[in-house]
Amino acid sequence: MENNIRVQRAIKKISQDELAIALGMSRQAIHAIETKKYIPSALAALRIAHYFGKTMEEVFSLEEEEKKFAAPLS
Amino acid sequence: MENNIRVQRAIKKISQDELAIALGMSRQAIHAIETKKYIPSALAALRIAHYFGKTMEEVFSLEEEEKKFAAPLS
DNA sequence: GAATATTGTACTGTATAAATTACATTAAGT
DNA sequence: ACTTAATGTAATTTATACAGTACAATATTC
Repeated sequence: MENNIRVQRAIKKISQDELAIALGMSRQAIHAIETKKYIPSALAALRIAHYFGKTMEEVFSLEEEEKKFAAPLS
Repeated sequence: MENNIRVQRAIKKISQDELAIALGMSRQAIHAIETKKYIPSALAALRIAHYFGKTMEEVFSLEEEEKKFAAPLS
């Protein structure tokens, strides 16, 4: 899972700490998600994306290796 | 987190088992996510949505109570 | 209504998301 | 250079996502 949380934060000029507080989660969780230390829950990911007024796909995307189980052709 | 996986499955006429196999996960996981027994990881959720050719938001959505940490007005 | 497919449920085990606390490093501002 | 804010990192703990196995309860089809 890739993400551009850092870019979104930069646009909004908000720190990891401020984002964490705004979303009711820990700064370390934001940091870990942002640096891809781990994959967030769908709830955390949706909240992060919506905080920035973006869709999930605008903030998070699958890496190539994670696309091995893709949509069927038909 | 709400979801309409069951509807998407019905449209594609695919069983929990078939979906699970197609996505490389267990049928119980599909069942648990579908019946909101637990919230999936962002990776699992994205894969499920994309399997149906849908965006994350078209398949998963926040419940009212989960929107307390929403996007700021500005 | 019997056979089969599908879904629900329960249990155990493992991996990991996330909180908490604490401290170290880097960046920014004065 | 000093101070303060921001970020990185590490350790511990708790909660939970998910796999695996097994079996029960519904649907579906013949």
